[in-house]
Parts: sequence; structure tokens; C-alpha cells
Amino acid sequence: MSPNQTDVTTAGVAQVFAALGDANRLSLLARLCDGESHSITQLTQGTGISRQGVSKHLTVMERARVVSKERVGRETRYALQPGTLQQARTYLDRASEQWDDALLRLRSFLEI
Amino acid sequence: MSPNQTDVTTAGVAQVFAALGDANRLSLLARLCDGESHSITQLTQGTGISRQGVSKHLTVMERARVVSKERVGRETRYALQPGTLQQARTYLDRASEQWDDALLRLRSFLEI
DNA sequence: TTGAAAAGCAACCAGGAGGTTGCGTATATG
DNA sequence: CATATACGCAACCTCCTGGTTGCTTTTCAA
Repeated sequence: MSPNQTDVTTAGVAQVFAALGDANRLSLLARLCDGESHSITQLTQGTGISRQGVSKHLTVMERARVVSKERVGRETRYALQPGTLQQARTYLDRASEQWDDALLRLRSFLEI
Repeated sequence: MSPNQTDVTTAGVAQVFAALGDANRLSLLARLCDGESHSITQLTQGTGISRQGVSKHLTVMERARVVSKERVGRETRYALQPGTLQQARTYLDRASEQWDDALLRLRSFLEI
């Protein structure tokens, strides 16, 4: 209920991965990786879908805290929220560690 | 159409992330991180859902190549397919690199 | 002040996700 | 052979997703 950077719940990480689990959203995310903030109509350019469609995708990523929203004048600008992606990375890193260890144990068991 | 380790399409990675985008599936995956293969009924233990439910989740992860399936006698055993998780890690790493660079450029622009 | 740009809100739709139950089928085992 | 185990298949249900369109509201600028 109070998801900060240190508290990484399974449900929280799952929500982040779900937010990344769409090709359109990954494309949007790639464009946000320049570190700057972009308006919705700006982000709609190049995608084959409508502005409302893009807006929905951005909302999904915002709920998962992958991006952040900011109202500037008459436009809503979205920016990458890097900490959340970092969480996802850390999660995968830990998983990799685990099976790396398992593999190592398996190897030493077989070869020695 | 021929997704090997080097060819990482956006749609492919999106499918992997989508496969990770569910709390039940993440729990199953965590148990597969011991590097060994487990049967479906074995994996059903501890989850609050039915065997068919678990089977569906495993099928989703298998389609995304996150896990692999193998028939052994009368049971179907699933195991982690580590390469695919590695792909997802690499994707996030590249994204992080990008915005790290962007942040660096921004800093040097502001402070010098 | 009048108009255009940017976005929000709401309704709608097709399809898929997540889950269940019931029943059939292969495979060990007594 | 008989029976229990492990699983697959199929139908079904509810709810969310991804996408659209239409209309309203806010904000900037001529």
C-alpha cells in the first residue's frame, strides 16, 4: 500500500512487467528514453493509433510508475521514471543470480 | 519469424514482458529458478488456483519462451529457459544506458 | 474575443486473460 | 486387468485491454 523504491512486491513488479508487455508501449517508452518530457500529441506521431489510444497506453504506464505525468499549460507531458525500470532490472538480476547459482551447483556436482 | 538469441524484436520482447506481467506467473517462475524441472501438479501446490489455471499460465510462458516443456512419462515437466530472461535483461539494460547517457548530457549541459 | 490546439471524458466494441468445471486419455502400479 | 495418477481438451464465465468515435473543456494566440 506504500510502494516506495525499497519495497518491491511481487504484484508491483508484475504490474511493471505488464506495463512493458505491449509493443506500442515499448515503442513509446523507447522515445521517452531521451530523458526529456513529451506531450501526448507529440508521442502520437509515428504510432499508427489514435491520440486516445496513446493516452490510454501512457495511463497504463503511469499507473505502474514507469512514467510520470505533468501538466504544462494546455499540454500533458510524460517523462520516464527511471527508478521503476531499475526495479524491474533488479528483479531479473536476482532471478538470474538464482539460476546461475543453481547451474553452478549442478556443474560442480556433475564434474567433481 | 526466426527469433534466435541475437534477433530481439520489439514484439518478441513485449511478449516476454507480458508473460512476466502476472503475479501468479512470477511466483511460478521464482520456483523454476532452482534450475530443475517441475511437473504441473507439483507447481500447482501452494498456488491458490486450479491445476488447469496453472497449466494455462505455464503455456503463456512457454509461448514466450520463458520456460520450456518436456513430457516425462505421464507428467509434463517445465523448466526455466534462461536465455529469454537474459534477453529481457539486455533490453532493460540498453534502455537504462540510453537514459543514463541522456542524464549525463543534461548534467554536463547544466553544470558547465 | 474569437478561434484553434491540446487534452479529457464517456460510451462503445471485439477480443483476449484469467479462472473455473466436466470429462476424456495416457501412463504407472497393485 | 483394474485403478489411481497426471494431464489434455473443451466449454463457459467475467472482466480487462486495446482500440475507436464524439463531444466538452482548458489554454494559448491573433
